Amino acid sequence: MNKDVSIKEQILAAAEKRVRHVGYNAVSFRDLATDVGIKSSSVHYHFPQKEDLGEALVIRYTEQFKTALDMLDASPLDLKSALKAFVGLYSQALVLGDSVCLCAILGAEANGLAPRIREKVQAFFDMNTAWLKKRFKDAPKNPDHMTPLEIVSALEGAMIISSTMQSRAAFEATATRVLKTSS
Amino acid sequence: MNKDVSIKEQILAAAEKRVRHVGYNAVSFRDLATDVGIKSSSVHYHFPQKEDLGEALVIRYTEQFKTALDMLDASPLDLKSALKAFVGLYSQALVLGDSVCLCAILGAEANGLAPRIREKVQAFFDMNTAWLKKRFKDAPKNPDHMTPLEIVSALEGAMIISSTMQSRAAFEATATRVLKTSS
DNA sequence: GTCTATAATTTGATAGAC
DNA sequence: GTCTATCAAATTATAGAC
Repeated sequence: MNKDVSIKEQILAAAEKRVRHVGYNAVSFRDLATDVGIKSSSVHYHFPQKEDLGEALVIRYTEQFKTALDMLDASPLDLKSALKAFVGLYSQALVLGDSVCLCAILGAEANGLAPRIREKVQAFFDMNTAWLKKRFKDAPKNPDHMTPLEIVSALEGAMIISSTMQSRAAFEATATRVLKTSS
Repeated sequence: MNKDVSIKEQILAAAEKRVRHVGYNAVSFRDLATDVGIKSSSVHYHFPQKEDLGEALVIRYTEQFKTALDMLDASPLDLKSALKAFVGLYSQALVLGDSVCLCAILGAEANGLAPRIREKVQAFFDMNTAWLKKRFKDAPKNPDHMTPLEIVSALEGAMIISSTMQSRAAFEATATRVLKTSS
């Protein structure tokens, strides 16, 4: 039952936790080595450069998120329920004083990131908007409704404000607003 | 006419530019010293610790923003025009490939910042929501309208998404949405 | 106020033994 | 794959001359 986890996976998990807490530039290989219980040179064995780790991190995060979205598509949910579940994924990603969405913090740092990392962050946002677009396809058009890009944008912003203010108020208000899109 | 600018002010200007581009943790005293044309030890004369610089940076940014909002209050603008001008301030702060709002990027890094810096970032958001609240005071209540916190939150998020995607689409859509709050 | 010089630490990264 | 050992560079920060 308890599938043992590779060191590489442990490094990625530790890195995700730290980056979502303090950002990409505030995390070092030694931090991660300590977390996993190895030496920093061993981290370099798995990820030669920091860029390699950063890129792998976003790819993994996006894949995990995609898996969650695929699961939603597998159940016969109506638009409102699907949207509620979508917002729920973001809600889970926000833990006050601890973490925000990986791509919210990397998006903020985007101008200073290596192009290949930045591209993967863009791909995360593209995937999210594409999923929403597909979900809205058969829904009645309403010009007062938020677009997919607006929804993703609003949720990411709400996460950052809530994290900074140490209050979920901004996130909850935004979540409620997003759900109104389906009625 | 051309009031000469103190070295301290030049350091702050250089720091703001760099932090808004790549984030707080990616900026060093040597970067700023080079920008201004002095040595890093001279930067330390003006700001003993990096925290001192970070804090001063947010305070200055907030004051400048407050001055802009005070100017809006000085003119007899109706709600729609005032809101348009408010969104315009954010729009100016977003320069694709170059910069986002200082507090958007610091908000994302908030969990890793010194408490006194984080508090100042909170104060920036508080000031913005307070200004909107005051402006909405005499407007007809409408439960479908975005609240001040939602507006600030949505604009900051839109800035981050637009910066990452290198397209103003998210910001423009959000700006339009916010302006609908006044009609 | 700015400089030179330097300290103390951290960081990303590599070589080579096991 | 992991370790020890080490490196070169960068980073925050200080002491003291001018």
